[in-house]
Amino acid sequence: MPELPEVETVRIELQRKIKDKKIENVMAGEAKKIIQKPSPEQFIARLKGKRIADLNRRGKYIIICLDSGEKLVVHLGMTGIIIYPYDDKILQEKGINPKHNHLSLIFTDHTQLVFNDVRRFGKLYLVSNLEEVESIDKLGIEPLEDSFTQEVFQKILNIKKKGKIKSFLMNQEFITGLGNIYVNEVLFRANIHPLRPIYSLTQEEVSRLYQEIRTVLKAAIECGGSTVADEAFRNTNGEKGGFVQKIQVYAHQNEPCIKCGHPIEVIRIEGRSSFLCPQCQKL
DNA sequence: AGCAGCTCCTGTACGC
DNA sequence: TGCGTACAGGAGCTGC
Repeated sequence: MPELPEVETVRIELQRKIKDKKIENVMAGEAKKIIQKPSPEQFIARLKGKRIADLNRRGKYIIICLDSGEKLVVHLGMTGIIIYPYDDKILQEKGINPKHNHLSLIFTDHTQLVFNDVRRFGKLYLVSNLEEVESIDKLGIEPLEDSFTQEVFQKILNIKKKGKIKSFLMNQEFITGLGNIYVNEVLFRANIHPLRPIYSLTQEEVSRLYQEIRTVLKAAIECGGSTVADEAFRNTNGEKGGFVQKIQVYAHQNEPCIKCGHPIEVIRIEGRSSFLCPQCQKL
């Protein structure tokens, strides 16, 4: 599923590929439910004739800035992908079904950008100010920014010390960008059990966790994100992410732990699979 | 406050 | 072979 590294991968590619292009036409097929605001009619009308000024990211949201000052905000949800330049052959080669194309932006140079989303958990917004997107307004700190220091991390942890560390890391209101895959990886590498209460973490563990969050996210961006097992993430060329080979626990149940050899276990936490080594990550 | 459980959705895997 | 069912999960929601 697209988390910070996958979304950043898409942003970087789009920055290179569609910046300064002008939208000539817009087609929205089954996007009615995906478009959160404004109305689908307004959404389409207001995109036409606008030029792409810049591409930003906030947490797992891609923010496409238009020359009008408006922002086209895209959340990829579970299975959302953006293909550019669009070509039926690419989809066929990569096993992507075009029946899930929900939005097309056709540029004045006749190239086309397509948003495809099998499970339709993705979300689209067109707003003048980001504050209009409530879920973005609530997002916590960006873990890769310089302002995210270990001291700041400790301070945020103190707000929620009664909770479990995995729930905390999954919650976008504290630190934004981590999802199930990277939370599993980071906790494994830091040797911390996902159900550990935050207050029980030692200074040493907090320090390791902080380092691993930064290291893993950066490495994953370097590799162009991850496409794990049946997950759907693709870059804008429809290709899978390269970080999957470096994933150590996620979807590795019953395989030997790379650190101690004990089989990786899977438990459920808040309805999500959690992969861990019971030997290296003690409760 | 924190967490369980449900919802949205479709493709895939599995049991019979 | 084919059907029914469970499962995958980001995020928002209800309810205990």
